Amino acid sequence: MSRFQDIFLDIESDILNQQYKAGELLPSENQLSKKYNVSRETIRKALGLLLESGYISKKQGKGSIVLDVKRFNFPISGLTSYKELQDSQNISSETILVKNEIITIPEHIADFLKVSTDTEVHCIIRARKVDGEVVILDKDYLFTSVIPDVPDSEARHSLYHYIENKLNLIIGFARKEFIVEPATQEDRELMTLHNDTHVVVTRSEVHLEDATLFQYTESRHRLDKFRFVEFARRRGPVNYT
Amino acid sequence: MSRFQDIFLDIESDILNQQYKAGELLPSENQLSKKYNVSRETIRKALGLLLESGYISKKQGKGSIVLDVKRFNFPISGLTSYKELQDSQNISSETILVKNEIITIPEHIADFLKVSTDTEVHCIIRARKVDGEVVILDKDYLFTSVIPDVPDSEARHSLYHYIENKLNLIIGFARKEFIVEPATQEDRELMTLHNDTHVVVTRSEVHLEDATLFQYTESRHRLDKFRFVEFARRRGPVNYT
DNA sequence: CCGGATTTGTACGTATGTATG
DNA sequence: CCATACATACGTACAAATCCG
Repeated sequence: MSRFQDIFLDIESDILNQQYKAGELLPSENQLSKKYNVSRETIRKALGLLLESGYISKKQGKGSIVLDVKRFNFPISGLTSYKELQDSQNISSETILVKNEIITIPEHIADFLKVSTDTEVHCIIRARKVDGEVVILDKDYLFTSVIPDVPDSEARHSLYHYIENKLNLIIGFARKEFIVEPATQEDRELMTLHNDTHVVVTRSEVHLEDATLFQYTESRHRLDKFRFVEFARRRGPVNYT
Repeated sequence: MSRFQDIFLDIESDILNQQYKAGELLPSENQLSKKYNVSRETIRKALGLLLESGYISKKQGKGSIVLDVKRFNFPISGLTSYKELQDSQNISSETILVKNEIITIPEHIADFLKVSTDTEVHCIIRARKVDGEVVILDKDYLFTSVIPDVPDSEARHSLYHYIENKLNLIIGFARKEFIVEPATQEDRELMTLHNDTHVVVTRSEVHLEDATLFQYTESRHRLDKFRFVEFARRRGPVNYT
């Protein structure tokens, strides 16, 4: 682990332990560089991580203000798997493996991803049960060209864990979309939907670090169990085309 | 504007113009530093912005891969106002100013924000009409202690523009939450809801750079008109508490 | 209102480590 | 094993914003 990441973790825990309290300023970058015996640039990288993670806000000429973590830091943003979320929030739940087989990619997904219609994928469907009710349905399609094999045991555990720790592939980035759609027949069969007419659907295409596409995911949530929180920094008026 | 931001914009336009094509590698950091006559650190900062914005993916020992912008770069993420979104997507629409007056903060919001119940705020309600139907209802509450005055003309235009360009305040960060809720009586009165029973609600608390809270916003969307897209980078298994 | 001290922002140059091919 | 490319780290200098006397 690099020096600036260590320092990030150290200051993070100081903030969580209230050694540095919300509303106060952190020691200056020069003071911190003395404390940790590193150059100012290294401190600045650590502070950059704290900034991104929503722990501090910096202001030129003034200093780094510690934010109220309890208030802001519930980012369910970023590339987060269900398993990780569950672990981080101590939610007790159960995963039911509905399906795990190799198929040729469904046409509507091939179109969406702009890949050949005869691409081979693992089709993995998992139902997530909380308090006795199935509230999330995860449908994953993994390219066999990148991931040759997915054991049932791993599918029941965590796909990301399997990919990163067992296969040693590095996940790079994803494009993610959230919309609300009418519930399908499949939703009604596999989930506990009561009288809901709609579900929240998140679709993502996930890529490795070298930009190769390897996974398409559709996660279908019951309306009342869906919540998405993010911490956003302002970067000036939008330039996105 | 700083050097690395200039370079970011320059490379960005080269990517958009396909001078650098998707799937190819950018010139190395050393080559770029020669091209722009700056140090490698400056190039690295520019590449950092490209990375965050989803234009490239970097890999140690290999280089910086140009991503397919047309495919990934629709991030409606970050602190983006309706007006900015509309402009960036060339959506023709109309804003109806329903209300703009000073009130004491509603109790449920005071509780949510943990501020005193006698705080004074501007209450601004705007209905967003697209193709003749009101599909979004924006409810903004701005602290009078920070924003003394909000002219109707500015409310009809863009609040962020007013705050940043006219008042010269710097918006820092926000905590944002998305959930689906049953439609209220007010929703039904002000929006074109057909037979919808629910709406998507985004709530945010917006802060200035020095961390002072100055705005609470609730944006209520008709289900079929809501879509949220984000570009996410993997940062390793979640550490969020 | 001004000047000086402090603090963050930007930039440069150098050196070394690590991954890729 | 080597060349190349990105990652980390150090040190220096100056600019810009803030604060205070």
